[in-house]
Amino acid sequence: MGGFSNNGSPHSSLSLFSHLRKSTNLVPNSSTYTYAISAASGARDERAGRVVHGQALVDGFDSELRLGSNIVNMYFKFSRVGDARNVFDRMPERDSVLWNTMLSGYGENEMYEESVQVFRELINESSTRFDSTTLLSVLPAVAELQELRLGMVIHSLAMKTGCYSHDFVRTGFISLYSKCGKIEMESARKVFDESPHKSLTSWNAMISGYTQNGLTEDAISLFREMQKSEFSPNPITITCILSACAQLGTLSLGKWVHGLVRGTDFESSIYVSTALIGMYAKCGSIAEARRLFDLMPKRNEVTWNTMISGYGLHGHGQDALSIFSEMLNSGVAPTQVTFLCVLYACSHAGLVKEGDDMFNSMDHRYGFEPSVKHYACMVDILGRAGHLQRALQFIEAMPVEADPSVWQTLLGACRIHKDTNLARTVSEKLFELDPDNVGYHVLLSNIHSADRNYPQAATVRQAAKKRKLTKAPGCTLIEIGGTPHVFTSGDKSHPQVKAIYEKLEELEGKMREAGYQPETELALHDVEEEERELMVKFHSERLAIAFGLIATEPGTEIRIIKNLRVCLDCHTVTKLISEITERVIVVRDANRFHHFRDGVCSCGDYW
DNA sequence: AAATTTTTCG
Repeated sequence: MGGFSNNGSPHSSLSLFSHLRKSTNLVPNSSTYTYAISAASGARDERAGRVVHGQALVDGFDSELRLGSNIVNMYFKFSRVGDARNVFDRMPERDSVLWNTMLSGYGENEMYEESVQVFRELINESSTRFDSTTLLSVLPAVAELQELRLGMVIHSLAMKTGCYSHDFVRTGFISLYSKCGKIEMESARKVFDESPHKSLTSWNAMISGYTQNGLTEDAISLFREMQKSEFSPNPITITCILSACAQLGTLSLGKWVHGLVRGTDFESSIYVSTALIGMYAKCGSIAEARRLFDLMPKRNEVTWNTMISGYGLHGHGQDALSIFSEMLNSGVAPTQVTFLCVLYACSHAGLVKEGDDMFNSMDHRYGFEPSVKHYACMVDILGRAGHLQRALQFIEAMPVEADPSVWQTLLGACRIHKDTNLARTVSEKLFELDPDNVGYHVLLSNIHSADRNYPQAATVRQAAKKRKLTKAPGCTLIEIGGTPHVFTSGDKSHPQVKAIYEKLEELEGKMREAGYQPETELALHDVEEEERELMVKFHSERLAIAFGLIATEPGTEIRIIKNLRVCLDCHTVTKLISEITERVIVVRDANRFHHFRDGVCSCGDYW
């Protein structure tokens, strides 16, 4: 019978099964049914699966444990969770395999609450003993729900039983703690360090955990440690590391990783080459990204999406649109994410008409119902272009409920176009929807200040302080000869601090001669007022640019990365500096790239 | 069985 599911197509094994059942001299047993169920699962033939299930019922095999687990598993594969649950509920006895099938089945169908609930039933109400697979099966659900307390209970259960000796269980805990946020990375690392027999997967889980939580330096140093160990990176390790490089924006590091895989089999991994394209795009080399893209023998939808969003990131809206039409001709079907990438590119290039057409055609021509993310993109397109009232009407007419991200987008547009009145309405809305967000507190307080309603401003600010809400400080990175230098606002810690500030004074003199007046954005910046005064002249990007001017030969391109969005005044100043010093300055901020040359920015002052 | 590439706003 074993040959049924291996021999020929699953469909033929199913008809063979029917034939066998009808013949009188051969009686199918529960194994026969188990194989037939696996065959139906493998063939994704739900109808056939139901037929076999029905026949098993008639023949009285439905209470067999192994068969039961297979039937439950099959229904989960078809996303028929109700049927799976019914079969499970009707089983007269249950073993760990059956329970584990329920746990992972719910998990695979993204029903994490149900998965955790079944685990609780198993522990509290059942006499079945759990095993290491049980713990591993429930951990992804616990991680997804960020149920840290339950995770810790499971951790102690694992230590009390023998389960903790399995490396894959430890790996599950590493990814659990990683998903619970940055501060749990210490626990993850502890699990990793204490593993007596590490595996490639535990290394990968640890590196990926660092990357997910933005701890890219940590990720890279662990990767270097791994290179000294007995383990060699696989394509998964490489994609994790490339995503760290992309986050950091350090081209030299990304090129180094590219060098490691050049000429190896990894290059043929679609994951690796797509990650390389993303890395080059995010590190500023859009041309190199395109070169790799053109070299790829095979591309999937993610590859296309990466290239489209790369163009978007650089403000190359027309390139994004033309590669999108190439995608349509390539035979790779666009996905919902593709439309997000295209809309994103339209908004960063000011292509209102094109974006509007795209939004409509995705619905009417491609049959994708727009999600709240697509609506947010559309609000961004309208808002950035200055159509604030249209954007507001668009939000009000949305068939899905507007979440904070949609209002946040409109708020960004209010800031660009200095619409204080609308900003006030929107901030109140945001404050109401998400009272734990620092940004909204500071913003609302600044808006009250602008209205000269100081008592109200103070109240909002105090509320934020009381809740210990703090905001990430702005910082900028510049690489000189492969060495990274990081600056914060008003930073005095750099060894060449004196020369840097002198350079800034010198530049400011020249800029004023050219008619420059500092622009301070009232109220619409979510920065504390005192901080704003302190920082305005010495924002981290200016320090980094000044250092770049000192530390490199005349004419060298200056490339910097900032963790926040570049402010209006710094944008103006950078344009002027590019003109005065005759340098190309490339700035990657939290949102996109700006290429400054001869006093003009590639974003067309549109960001 | 665990670990990969794309995704608005901030």
